[in-house]
Amino acid sequence: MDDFLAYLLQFGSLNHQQLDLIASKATPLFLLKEAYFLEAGQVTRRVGFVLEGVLRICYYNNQGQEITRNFIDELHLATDLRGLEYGLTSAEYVQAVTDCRLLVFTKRDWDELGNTIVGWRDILHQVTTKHLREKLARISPLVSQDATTRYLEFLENYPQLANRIPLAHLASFLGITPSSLSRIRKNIR
Amino acid sequence: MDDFLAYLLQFGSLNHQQLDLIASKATPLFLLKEAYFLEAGQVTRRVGFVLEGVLRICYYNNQGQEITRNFIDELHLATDLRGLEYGLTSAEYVQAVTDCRLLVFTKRDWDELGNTIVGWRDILHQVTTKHLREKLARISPLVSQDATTRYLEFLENYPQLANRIPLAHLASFLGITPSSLSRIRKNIR
DNA sequence: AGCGCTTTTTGCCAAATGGCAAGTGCTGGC
DNA sequence: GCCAGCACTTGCCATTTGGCAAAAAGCGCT
Repeated sequence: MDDFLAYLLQFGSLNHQQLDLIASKATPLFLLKEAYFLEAGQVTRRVGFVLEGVLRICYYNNQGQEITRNFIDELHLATDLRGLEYGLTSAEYVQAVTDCRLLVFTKRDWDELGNTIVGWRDILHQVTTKHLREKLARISPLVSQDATTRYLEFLENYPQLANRIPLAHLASFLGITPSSLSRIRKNIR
Repeated sequence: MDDFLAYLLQFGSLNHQQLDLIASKATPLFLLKEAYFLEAGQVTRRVGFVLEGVLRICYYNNQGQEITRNFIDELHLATDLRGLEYGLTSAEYVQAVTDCRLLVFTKRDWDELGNTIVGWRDILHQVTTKHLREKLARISPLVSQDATTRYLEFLENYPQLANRIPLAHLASFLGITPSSLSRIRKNIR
């Protein structure tokens, strides 16, 4: 829990009472590897915060292939912020890549905090912004470079992630086939 | 000017007086093709809103190649929101691809509106979020697909943009060489 | 219209990547 | 310990894309 409160405090100050209130709304959730946290076609009704483990965001493209669009690891939010805000159904799944420990808030509680805690909306906005910027920063470098460079850059920026993700998912995220990634790894040593 | 006010009104309501105040802060700016609106290494001190024309966001990668990371067209913001907010220098240029007409606000005025207009901060939040989501939506599909698909998808989503952008910039954005894009175009007809 | 410049197209070949299938290695259940 | 299942590697070949350079087309200027 402290991890989450520390996460929030980077965006604004909250007093003891407020922190307690926030903490009282959180429910721990344990996800087994492969379990889904969010499913496509549904409207998100909760927000997860990853305490431990890795999840991935994925979808099926028009050829029916499963594409991994992004990863979520410790101290990051697992949710569909757009769906949460506008009540839209999601086109993406969020699935546990490893066993995961999360803190979960219902949409109702999450929103309700906005009516109780001064500055909560502002914090949420910063959370959203940071979340989007991180996504963008992870995806942007994947364009305009060859596969080896993409892989190396990922390794450099997310070293703690690379070895926890099955090769197939990582390859999909990088936009290459598993065979290609395997060959790239071989050539690097 | 009305275009910009309409843009703002989609995010929240503003009365006549507030709209007048906002309008009074805007300065028109005409940019010739190729002119820079923002330069890398500097801290942004202004926010532009594109009334007419197309700009591109670009940078130089570690091999000295110029990469186009994104495009900005009518009714979108031209600025470095992160630099604006945190006073960071930008690594990216913003350059006019065609002649452009912009509305420009100084950072000072832009921020000052927050002290005068109730709800301005909230509107800015929404603007920022929308801006980031649009960037993400434009870049995400560029991964995990072959060059032809990437081009077709861009054509479909931004038909009004494709024919106003020099081939070389578009190719760079799509992560392929100009020759390849030229060949792709040929094969499509 | 004619010239010089830039942009786009094309050809040629090399390199990178994909598709498929077989092989290898690891892991967990019995 | 053995087997089944899965993940990863590798080989082979087809396809895509890149690099380079020349040709063609477009564009502004005189």
